[in-house]
Amino acid sequence: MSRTSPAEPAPARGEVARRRSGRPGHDADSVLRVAARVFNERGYDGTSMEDLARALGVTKSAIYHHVSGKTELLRRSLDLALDALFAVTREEASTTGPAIDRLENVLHGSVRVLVEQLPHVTLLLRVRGNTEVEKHALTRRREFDHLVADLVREGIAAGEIRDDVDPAVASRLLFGMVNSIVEWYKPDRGLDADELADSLSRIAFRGLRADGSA
Amino acid sequence: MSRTSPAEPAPARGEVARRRSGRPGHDADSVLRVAARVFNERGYDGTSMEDLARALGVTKSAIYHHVSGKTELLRRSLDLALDALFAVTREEASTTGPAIDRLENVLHGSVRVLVEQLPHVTLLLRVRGNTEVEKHALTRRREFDHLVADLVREGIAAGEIRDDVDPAVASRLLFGMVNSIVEWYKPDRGLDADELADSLSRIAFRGLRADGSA
DNA sequence: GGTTACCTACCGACCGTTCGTTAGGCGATC
DNA sequence: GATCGCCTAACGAACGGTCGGTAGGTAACC
Repeated sequence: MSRTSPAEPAPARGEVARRRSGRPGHDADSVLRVAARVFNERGYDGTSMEDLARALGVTKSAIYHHVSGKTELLRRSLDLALDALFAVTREEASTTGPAIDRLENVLHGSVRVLVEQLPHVTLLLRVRGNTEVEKHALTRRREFDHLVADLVREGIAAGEIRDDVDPAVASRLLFGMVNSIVEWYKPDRGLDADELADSLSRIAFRGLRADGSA
Repeated sequence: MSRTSPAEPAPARGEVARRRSGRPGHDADSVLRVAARVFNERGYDGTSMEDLARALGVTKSAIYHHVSGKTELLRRSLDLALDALFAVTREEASTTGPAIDRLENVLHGSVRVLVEQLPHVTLLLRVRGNTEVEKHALTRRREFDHLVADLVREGIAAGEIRDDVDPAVASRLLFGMVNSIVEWYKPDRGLDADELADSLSRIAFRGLRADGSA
């Protein structure tokens, strides 16, 4: 395949120092990390194993030493994202207190997860359900969405949230806003997850208009 | 290819009665309409010409009688969506009056376009820039986004929009909310474009919280 | 009311290429 | 020398696209 500009030649970068025995190079995790990035750049279906190999700085066949195939890379990435999102819904602040505060915590936590696991969540939000792996991820994602819709409904019932919008529509627009973050957020630009989540909360709960300030 | 459950067998449906001479069947427009739908269901890259042919109830080669190839179908769909969106920005209500009102008109009009041209706009929002056609569409879309960001900036400068959020972030979140509509909106369910646009405006400008009512 | 001309819609077979995946062996590091 | 990472070479299947030929339909002419 002719060694050409590896793009991500050696791993041994980021996170832990990772000391393994044997020949240095990629491992399953570093392959997954790069794969998720490339899947997002070109789309999952639009990414060939050859594309992936080029980004890793190895040949196609080397990838199969680390993972069983393209599908496994997708599944592991999607599971990672979903696990992190569901963890937010199990936090104490997401299960106790007024509905609107629980909703805000889920919102805030989702933004945090989205930023921390950006490539994986991005991939999750683009899944179309073509294969079994994708269908399974969509099912889990739908569960999450229902959880949020229920919070909005509770908030309306408690008089905390305006009742002149449909709860299903409101929750969808709300999370549309959150999810759209993956389309433009760049980690290295001085905008951290908490600032972003705060801006989002302000707009979502109090609106853009200047007079309704706080 | 053995005639199996055409899914969209004869056209001659919807819109105008369409009287053409010659053999009845599909034409370039009906092919485009079906293609856009299938592209959204399976993703552009995930859709083979064979998939398309099956959905049309014809063989692969018949498609090439109507269009030059898969790429042309994509280009025509994306252009359709972009043309409609830019038309909104040229409306009088988008160019005169207070910035916040112009912004609301663009918002409202975008929701309308999004609903009227759902499959084409959906496709546009999922483009990743893999090919030249996609890159060109992304460029045009970026122009549109800048236009909106400028409106938000103007609104802040005029004191009409809260100044405690970054204008770039605000406009992105705003249109993230709008664009997310393509992920769940179903035309045949009693929610029309204007109702939806109104709900969105309420949330966007006055917020979800009950007290800031209007 | 046949015949002819012409258009459009379509089929089946096939092309070259790229896809995801596999087999078996070599070299680096501890 | 055990472990691990990666290579070359190749596979069958699926891809987008091409080709020559065929069938359905309208309309003008006799």
